[in-house]
Amino acid sequence: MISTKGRYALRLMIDIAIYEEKGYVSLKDSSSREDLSIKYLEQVASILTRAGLILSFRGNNGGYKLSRKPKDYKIGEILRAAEGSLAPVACLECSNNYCNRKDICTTIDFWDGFNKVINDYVDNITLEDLVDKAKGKLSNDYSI
Amino acid sequence: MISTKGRYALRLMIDIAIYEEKGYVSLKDSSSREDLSIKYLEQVASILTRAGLILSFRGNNGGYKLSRKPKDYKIGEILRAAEGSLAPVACLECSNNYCNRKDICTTIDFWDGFNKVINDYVDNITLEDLVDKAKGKLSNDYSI
DNA sequence: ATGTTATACTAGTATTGTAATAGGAAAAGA
DNA sequence: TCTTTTCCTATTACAATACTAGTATAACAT
Repeated sequence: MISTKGRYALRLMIDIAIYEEKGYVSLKDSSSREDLSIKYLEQVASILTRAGLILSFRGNNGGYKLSRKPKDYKIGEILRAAEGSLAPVACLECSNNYCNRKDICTTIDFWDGFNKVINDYVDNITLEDLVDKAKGKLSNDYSI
Repeated sequence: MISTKGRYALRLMIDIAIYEEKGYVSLKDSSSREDLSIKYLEQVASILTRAGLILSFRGNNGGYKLSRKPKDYKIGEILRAAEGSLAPVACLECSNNYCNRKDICTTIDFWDGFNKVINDYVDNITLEDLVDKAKGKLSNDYSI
């Protein structure tokens, strides 16, 4: 289950992508457009900034912009940055989750395949794909 | 993220499938083989019984057996029964999760596709598939 | 310099969910 | 009547979620 952090992160990235041509996008604007708490969105933006997915600029006319072109973001990168991991079970969260039942576990292969399917899906859709759809939904009046 | 309920439910179903030919499989035996708390496994078994996935029998030599043949269970059925839903976001948990941003939501199609990929995976693997693999791991000494 | 606007960082908090543990009732058979 | 088993309900410790709040810091306009 994806938490608000992942969901809001994705919406924020799309919003920034749509509005950044006019300069840095402030959370004040994004949060009102997306109807989200500005204070909570700050924390989400902070995660994305530290992950290098967006660039921040303080002060007047400050805000955020993308660090790459929309087509160069896999949605999986964004969600993993916000959620920490998309692994369906803890023992697949790579690294130190060693399980001593690994050799006799009857379900590890199933979970491994599940993990693959999940990450394949989110890594084969780009931010550009979602931005294009979003622009369509905005009925071409997104630049107003 | 799949919780222990879903993971244990799956392991229990596999265990029952492997050992039921000798009669009802007790949680005492299953829990010791799978190294799980018997009291917690009771709750998991209760969910599966109420969902009609296993049949219970009380008293001496009682326990559980499958209500169908292993090949007639999709893993998705088992996980959904234990977890409630496998939807990655709440607004897809069918029925009453109405969201008033539905028409302008920029991510709903993405989540919808994600949901499909998840359920396609778990519904195209049967309990028999996992039981066969499990029997292989037990190195043919599962009947001892 | 000062005020405004915005991000950065840290702390706190209410609510919910997870993962159990515990105790006893009821059924079935020896 | 005793043992074994499922059945049912309650309780609990802990962690995560989804925020809110306050302050510091940076950038810029006046």
